[in-house]
Amino acid sequence: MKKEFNFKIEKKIPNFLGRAGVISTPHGDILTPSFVVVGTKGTVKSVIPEQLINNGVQVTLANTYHLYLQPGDELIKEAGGLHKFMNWKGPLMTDSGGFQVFSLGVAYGKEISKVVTVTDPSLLISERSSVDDGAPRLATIGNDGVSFRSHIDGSLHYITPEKSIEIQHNLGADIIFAFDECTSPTENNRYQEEALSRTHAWAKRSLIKHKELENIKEDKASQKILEVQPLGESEVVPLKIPASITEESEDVAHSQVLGRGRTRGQTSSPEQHLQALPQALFGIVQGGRSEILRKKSAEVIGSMDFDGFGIGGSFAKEDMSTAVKWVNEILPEEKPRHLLGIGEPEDLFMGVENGVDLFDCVGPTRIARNGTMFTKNGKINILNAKFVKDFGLIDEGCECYTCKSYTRAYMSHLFRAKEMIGATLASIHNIYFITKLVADMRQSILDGTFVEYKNTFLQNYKSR
RNA sequence: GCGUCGGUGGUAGAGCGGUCAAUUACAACAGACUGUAAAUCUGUCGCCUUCGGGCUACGUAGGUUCAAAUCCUACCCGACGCA
Repeated sequence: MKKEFNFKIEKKIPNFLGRAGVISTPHGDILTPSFVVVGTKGTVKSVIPEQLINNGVQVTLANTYHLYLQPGDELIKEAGGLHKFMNWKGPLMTDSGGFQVFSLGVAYGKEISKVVTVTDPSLLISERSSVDDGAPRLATIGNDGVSFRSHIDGSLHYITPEKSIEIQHNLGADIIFAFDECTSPTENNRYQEEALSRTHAWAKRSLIKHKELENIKEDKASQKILEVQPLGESEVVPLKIPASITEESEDVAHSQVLGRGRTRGQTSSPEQHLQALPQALFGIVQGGRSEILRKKSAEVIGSMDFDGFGIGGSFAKEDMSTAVKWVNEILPEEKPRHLLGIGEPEDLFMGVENGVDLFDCVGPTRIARNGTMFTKNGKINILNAKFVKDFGLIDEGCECYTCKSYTRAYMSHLFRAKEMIGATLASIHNIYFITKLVADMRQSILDGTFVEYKNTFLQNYKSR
């Protein structure tokens, strides 16, 4: 059933968990490690798909919670699926809404985020032991699912693991995630344990629902084969994964994927399109800061029949590398791992070194919109006074469209004048920068020079 | 020339006797941002400071008052109206 999805390891980093590989999906290959650009509401803010492709983006990630609220997953299904709706032809992922359990729940209105910056993790105080501390929030967790109050209009919604998977099937991304509970590192151990068993139960339920929906698709697809085969030349096109996501290959891929039993050249209805596409489901490991819980989670989730794994949670900066290592030593090597929501250059090196294949992060695009751009020597805030008359290059040697075409002074002007193209140009640069950074890590693994590459890069790059 | 209204910090514009170094917005300066509640948010924004406070400020010059950005007088400038 999952011929269309597979992961192949090409080379490993000697003495480390890191590896370079290829993930194949119905919409093309992802050369890993790879950076996944985030397009929460079915668009990477301020950037169009062609600009993504031209700047090295292989795969994007949208969000279940947001699209369910607006415009609605049923509508997207009716439109022919999210790929078609948002005009993204390459591999596509959707997050399950699990992170919103956290960001609209415990973290709502607080200074807790994906990464908590503390100098000493032992200083993290366990503030609370139960779900209800009386603070205002838009998400409330129950054992069966989560009540959300829409951040858009305040309406109440209830999302269960089954509901999340159902929505994600309607959206039709190539890789989808199990519904989980992301916890704050400030939670005490008792709560982490409770949340983890919930996440594990939800993982199982997500998987069951996913299989059920996949089977329905299979049945419908085989019915189509029976209906169609006697008619044409019975030329059933074997499915091949397109190597790239260019226009021409996309057409071929399209008809091949739809092909499952139909002859080439036949046009498909959006409905048929969706039914034909299998999806890969990733389970998510949690466990907070506890080594015992992290390892337990990796064992439990790792033993389930997922196609790959996400590593989730809100981290204290210093905890991140150990947590990733604990988990990846246990997760099955032959399946891909995605470190959820992480994207600072230093963290990407850490992740790759410790066996992470995919990363997604809003950072590069968000900071771009707020005037911060990556350079080989660290980030710069283009709004700083010193750039007003700086006619130099944004990032010397960068081959992105923005850097090849515009000066720092021009970018400074666009941001000061609040011209919207400023956000686009800065996003293009940051996306190119971060995507290329991970692509270069991949190449260095293949070349056997990962450690040197890492040291050289980080020597020049000081985040602060 | 007469009359009316008005002149406040980089700008606009509150304040109309003490709680005013002066609301607010913008600009300016800096910071933050890691599975997007985000083209967002935070801080600073007269000068000096041992951070207690000190000094100079609301067109200019006088005056009234214990106390004036706030009241009075003259002058300068601006807008509008009448000549």
